Amino acid sequence: MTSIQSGAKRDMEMSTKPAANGAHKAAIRQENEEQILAAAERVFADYGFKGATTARIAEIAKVPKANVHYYFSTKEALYRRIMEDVCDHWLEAAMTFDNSADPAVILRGYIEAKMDLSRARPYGSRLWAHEIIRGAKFSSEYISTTVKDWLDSRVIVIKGWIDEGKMDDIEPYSLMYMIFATTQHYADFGRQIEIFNNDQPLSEEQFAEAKENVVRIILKGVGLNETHP
Amino acid sequence: MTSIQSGAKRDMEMSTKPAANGAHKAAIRQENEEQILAAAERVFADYGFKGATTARIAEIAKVPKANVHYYFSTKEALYRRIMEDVCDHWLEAAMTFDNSADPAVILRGYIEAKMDLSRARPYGSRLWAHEIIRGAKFSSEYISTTVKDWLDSRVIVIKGWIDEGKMDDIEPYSLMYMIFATTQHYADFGRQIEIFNNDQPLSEEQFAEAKENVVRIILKGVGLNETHP
DNA sequence: TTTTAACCTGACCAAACGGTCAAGATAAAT
DNA sequence: ATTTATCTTGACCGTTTGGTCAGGTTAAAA
Repeated sequence: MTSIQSGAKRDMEMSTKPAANGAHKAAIRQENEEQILAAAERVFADYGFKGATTARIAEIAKVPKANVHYYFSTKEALYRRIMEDVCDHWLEAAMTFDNSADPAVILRGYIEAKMDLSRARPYGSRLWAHEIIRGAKFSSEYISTTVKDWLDSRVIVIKGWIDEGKMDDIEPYSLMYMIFATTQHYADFGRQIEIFNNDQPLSEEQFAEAKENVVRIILKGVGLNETHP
Repeated sequence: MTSIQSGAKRDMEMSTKPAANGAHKAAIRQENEEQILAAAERVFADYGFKGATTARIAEIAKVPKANVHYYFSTKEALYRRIMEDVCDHWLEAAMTFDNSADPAVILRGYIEAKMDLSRARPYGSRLWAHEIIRGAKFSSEYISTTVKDWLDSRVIVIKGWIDEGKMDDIEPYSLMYMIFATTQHYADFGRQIEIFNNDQPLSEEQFAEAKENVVRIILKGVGLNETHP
């Protein structure tokens, strides 16, 4: 980082300094919280709740450990806060699975949204994996209400498509689990895929090809050809 | 367990007691090691390497903590030993994917073997998931040699099928990742599936149906109909 | 019976853990 | 200029952690 860039960066960052009211303090708070949250997401994603340490979070966030506890009272509070963010993003992807239009279009859109989420926020996906593997101690209520309600409603939509003869008579839950599994695999097992790919992360082209293959196999697998219903 | 069964069981287990040489000591060693290994597999699967504690392993194995260290010098040695077992079982399932016979028969056999492994040894699958999520610190060499060699050889087999026009022209790695993801999902995310299934583990019938659905969707998805090549 | 080798474990240790706190630094309000 | 509220952090605390060890018990060998 050159001195010129530093100067430019400082100008940007400090532009709120002389603003009215306590804008500077608020900006400091926001920046520190974001720093800590980003670090915590990584550490929790790597080690799970029990294995993660506040010291490591502080180290990555580049703040003293005591400062972590100033912004987030306990390790658990920090964990829950991050889980909320992860759930929000999941819900956003879930909303792409509406019950309008053509089944093939909807399924394709949903699979692509889930694949993109795995690419954009792999730490969130891995955090979720930890949470479930450990027995969903923090989130079983959320799963048994919000997520289950959504899933059951999508199963009904799929059953409707089956009844209308638009696709094969497959068990909708099995299909949904396959979509969950395959799309999240690209985040959760990203390191394994990277090793198979000669220790290189998937390029944008490779990932796009993988996404297209996932869509093709699943759509054809349930009897949905995209040209016409 | 009735007293008759208990008696029968004791006869079996203790039959080596008065045998020649140090058979009793050997039996004690074997039983304790098995107890500790089984407990460790569960605890490591729940919490990962860092999150797991030797105290918890000892508690579940019903031996004093010092005894765990008598049989396995360090936590890491115990972890590596269990990883070996997991890899052995994976290799066994991998061997069902040979390059003889009909593609549909082979793929079906491999998917079913992986599904059965997820059902029979969910802890091993979850342990593997932890290991990969954390960055494959202990097993990257194993993956980049043994597993990668096997995977690359299977990709060549699949490419052969594609060249012979036996199945659609899909990217073989994408297909393999889908099989890994979907089959392991039934172990790694078993708790989530259980919640969706009204807090009941999948029954044998439900699991068999899921297995059949996975096979059907994937085979059809890559253009393999099972009646004839 | 005596000796020897293996097994067992309560008590302990240094290091790492989540969390606290007092005292100082900074910036907004008066 | 002074007060007030927020932000910062080194030092600390009680607990848990992986690991050790001396002294004991048990069973095989002599």
